[in-house]
Amino acid sequence: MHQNLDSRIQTLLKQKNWPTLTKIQEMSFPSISNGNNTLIIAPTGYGKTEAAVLPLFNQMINEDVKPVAVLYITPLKALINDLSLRIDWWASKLGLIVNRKHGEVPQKEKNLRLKHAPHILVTTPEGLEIDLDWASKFRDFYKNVRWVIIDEVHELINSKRGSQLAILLERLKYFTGRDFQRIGLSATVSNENLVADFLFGSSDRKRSIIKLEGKRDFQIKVKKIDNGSWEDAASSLISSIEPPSLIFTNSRFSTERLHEELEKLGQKDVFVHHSSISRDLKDMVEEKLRKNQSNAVICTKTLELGIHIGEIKKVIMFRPPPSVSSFLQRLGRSGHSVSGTPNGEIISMFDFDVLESLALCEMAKKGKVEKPIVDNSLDVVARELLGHLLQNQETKLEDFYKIVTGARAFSNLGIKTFMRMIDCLEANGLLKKEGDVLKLGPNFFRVWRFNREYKTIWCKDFSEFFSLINNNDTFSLRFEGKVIGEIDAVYVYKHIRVNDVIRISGKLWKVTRINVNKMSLDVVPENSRKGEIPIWRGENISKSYMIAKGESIILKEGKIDKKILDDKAYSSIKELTDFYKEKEIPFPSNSTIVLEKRDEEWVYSAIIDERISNTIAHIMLYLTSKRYTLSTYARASIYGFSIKGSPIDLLQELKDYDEEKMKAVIKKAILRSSLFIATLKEIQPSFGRLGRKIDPERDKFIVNEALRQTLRKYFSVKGTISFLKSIREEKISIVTYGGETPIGDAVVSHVPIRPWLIDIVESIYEALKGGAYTSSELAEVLGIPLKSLENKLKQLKKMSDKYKISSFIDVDSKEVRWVLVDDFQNIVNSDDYFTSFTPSNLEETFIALLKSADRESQIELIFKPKDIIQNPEDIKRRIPFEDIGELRVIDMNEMSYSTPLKFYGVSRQVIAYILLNATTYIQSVKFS
DNA sequence: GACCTGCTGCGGTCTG
Repeated sequence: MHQNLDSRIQTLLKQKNWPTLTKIQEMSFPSISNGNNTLIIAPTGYGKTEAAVLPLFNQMINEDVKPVAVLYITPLKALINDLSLRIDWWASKLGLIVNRKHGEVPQKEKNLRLKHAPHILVTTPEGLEIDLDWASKFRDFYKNVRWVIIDEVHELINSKRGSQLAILLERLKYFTGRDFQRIGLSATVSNENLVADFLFGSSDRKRSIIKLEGKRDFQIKVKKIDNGSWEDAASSLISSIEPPSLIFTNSRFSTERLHEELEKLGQKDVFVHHSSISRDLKDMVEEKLRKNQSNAVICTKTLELGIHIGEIKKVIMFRPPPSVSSFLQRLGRSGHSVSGTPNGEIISMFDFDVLESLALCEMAKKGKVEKPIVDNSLDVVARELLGHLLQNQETKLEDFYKIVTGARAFSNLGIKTFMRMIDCLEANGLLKKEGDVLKLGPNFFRVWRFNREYKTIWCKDFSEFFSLINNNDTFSLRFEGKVIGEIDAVYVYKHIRVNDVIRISGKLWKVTRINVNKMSLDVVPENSRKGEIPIWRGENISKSYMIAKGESIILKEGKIDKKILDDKAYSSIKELTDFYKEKEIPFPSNSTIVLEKRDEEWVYSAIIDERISNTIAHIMLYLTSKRYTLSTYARASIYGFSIKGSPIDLLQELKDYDEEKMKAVIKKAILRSSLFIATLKEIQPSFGRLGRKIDPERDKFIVNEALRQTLRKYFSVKGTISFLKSIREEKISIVTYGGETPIGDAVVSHVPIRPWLIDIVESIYEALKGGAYTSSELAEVLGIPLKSLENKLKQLKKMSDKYKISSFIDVDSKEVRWVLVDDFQNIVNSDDYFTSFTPSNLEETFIALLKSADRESQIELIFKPKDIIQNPEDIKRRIPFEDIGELRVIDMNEMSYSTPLKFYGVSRQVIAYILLNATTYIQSVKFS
C-alpha cells in the first residue's frame, strides 16, 4: 500500500479488495503527484485509469478544488459510459461529483451540470470542442481545470481528431491562463517521445514517461483454407472456436458472410458486430459476451479497442489484420487479465495471407510497431480558428497563431502559410479581418446551418461543425420504428427494391418500403428466402510497411516458423518459395522486381512500401490514359504494382526521369486521382468553399492543401524517387519472367485503380471537337465501354457548363450524333449534315412542349419551320426559363397517332437547330 | 471491393 495515500482512499482500496496498487499504478504515482506531465504506457487491463485518477483524488480531497478540476477525455462514447461509472465509484464516496458528456447522454443529465457542476468531467474531443465554442454558460467552469487526462492517446495521435484535440488543449490553456497538468494513457507505441510531444504541447511542466513493457508472449496458430472458399472458412472456424471467441475480419461484408455460412452449418449463439449495426443491437451482443452467453462474435475493428467485453477465451483473425498494432490490439482482447497469455489464431485464405501472418508474428515478437505520423492538416486549424471566434467573438491574429503553434503538430506552421489560410477564409466569407483583429464572417452560418429545412447538398448541419469525422450518406433500416442498421445510399439506389431481402446483423429482413426523403428503409423479419448482403464501400485499408518489412526478413533469412503453421499453411508457403527456386528466379523484394506480362497488364512484383507502389501506379495510370487509352487500370499493394494498356514498359521510362520531372508528373497524376477529389470534397466546407466549382487559381490554397494531405496519406514522393534512382543505378534488379508467378498473383488480386472521370470528360471534349459522332464511334475512338460512355454523355449534357455538348438525329442514317455546342453552327452548315436540318415542308405547323430543367415550369410553342429559319433568335425569346430539361416535338396534323419526338437537356444556344432537326426528321419518317 | 470514431446550449413555453 502506498504510504502517501490518504486514509480515505486506503479504506476504499480495502472495500474494493485491492491488497496493493498494480505495478503501473505504483510507478506513476510519484510523477503524477509531483505535478509532472505524465505519459503512461501499458497494455489494456492493467488499471491505467486508476493509475491516473487515484493520485489526483489524493490531492483533491485535501485541497478545496473547484469544479471542473479534472477533465477526462476519451475517444469513444461507450468508454465514457464505462469510465464515468468506474470513476464515480470512488468519487461519490469521496464527496466529488462526476459528470459525463457525449451526444447520447439524455438532455436531463446534461442539464444537471449547470446546477451541480462536476469536479470530474468525462467527455470526447468533440465534447470539449462544443463546450469551448458554444457552451456560453458552462464554459466558465473550465477556468478551474487543473488536470487533463487523455485516454487511448494512441488512437488519436494519427488523425485529424487528434490534432483537433491538441489545438483544443492549447485553447484551453489560453482560456484558463494556467499550465494545467497533462496525463496521457496509451497502449504500446513505438515512438513514445513523439506521443509525449503531441500530448504535452506547449506545457512547461517536467515530463515523465512511465512504461510497463507489455509481455510479448502470445500463443498463435496460422491455418490455411482453400482459396476463396467461404464454406471451408466456416468449417475451419467451427473447429477453432473455443467459447467465447472473438472472430475479427477486415470487412463488414465478411462478418455477415461468415455468419451466414456458420448458420448453415447449424452453429448457434454466434453474433455479428460492426459499425453499420445499430447501437441497440451492438449493446445486446456486447452484453451476450459479458454474460458469457455466446459461442463467438464475428466483428470488425469495432471490438478492437474500448469497453470491457468479458473474458475472451480465444481470438480468431479471419485473414491477417492490416498492421502490427492492430494485430496486437486484436490479440490482446483475449487473456485480458494481467497474468493471462493471449491466445490467437489467424485463418489464411491465400498463400500471401500466410506470408503476412508470419510477418506480423515476427514483427510483434520483436516489439516492432508502426510509428505514428502526427496529422497537421490545415482544415483542422481553420475549424479551430472559427471555434475560437465563436467563443471569443474576436481574436488577435498573433494570439491565435501562438495558440496553434503551441500544439506540436503545428509547431512548424509558418506565418506565411497561416496568413494564406486567413486570406482564403476571408475570401470565402468565413472571416472578417479588421487590421490584426479577426471576427466571424457573414458566411459562417450559411455553411453550418441550424435549420435542416434550408439545408442544401453542400451546407452542413451545425452539429457537424464540432466534428472532423467525415461520413458518406446512408439509409437506415427500420423495423417497427427501431433502427436495425445502415446501408450506403449509393447501394440502395443501385440495388435495393421493395420486397428484396437483405442480410444484416446476421438476420434476414424484407424491404417493405423505401423512403427516399427520410433516407430510410422499412423492413420486417423474413425467414424463408435467401438474403443479399449489402456491400459497404469504404476506403482501401492499406497494409502497413511493417508487414512488407517482416516479409522481407522472413524471405531473406528463410526464417519460416514452422511451429505456428498448420500443415496446409506450411505447404502453401513452401510451394510459394519453391516456385521461385525451381524456376530459378529471385524472390521479389525491395531489391528485386520480377516483371511478367498478363494479357495487356504489366505486372511488377516486389515487396515494398504500399505508398511507393501507389505513387508509381498512379503515374503509370496517368501516362497511359493520357497517351494511349482510357481503357486502362493500375494496381498497387505491398506486393508491387501493375499497369494495363500501355504498349511499352513504363518503368524503363520512369527510371530515367530526373527529380523535377518526377515531381511534376506525380502532381499531375495525383490531381486526377479519386483520392485527391475525395480529400478536396472533405476539406472544402472547412474553408467555406461551397458548391462543386473549384477554380484552380481562385481556390489555390484549398487545392494545395488537399494535394498536400493526399500526398502525405497515400503517396511517397521521396520513397519513389529513391526507389527509381536505385533502379537506375542498378541497385534494384529487374528480372523478366515469361509465366505467372505467385507474388504476381498477389499483385493482381488487388482492386484496380481506374482513371478518374475528369479524364473522360476532357477526352470526350477533345474527341468531339469539330465533328459529329455516334456514341459507338466515340467509344471506339476513346477505348471505353459503350455503356459508361453513354452514361457520361447524358450527364455531360445536363451539367455542362465548361463542356457543353448536344446531340441531334442524323436523318440519313437515323442515328443520334453528338456534337459540341460551340461547333453546332458549323455542323449544320456542313455538307455532311446539311440535310438533317432542312425540312421539306416549311409551312407545316408543329408543337414544341418544353419543360424547365427543375421541372417547375412548362410551356407550349406552336411554330412553323419557316419562322425559325427567318428569325432563329425569336424562338429563344419565347422560352421563359434558362435551362431546358425536356423538349417534345409533335406534328400538329398527325397529333392523334404520332408519338412525340423527345430530347433531353437541350441547350438554349442550339434550340433553333434542334427544332429544325426534329421537324426534318418527322417529315422524313412521314414521307418514307 | 475496402476499418473505426462523433455530432448545439440555454432559457422559455406548453402539456398533463
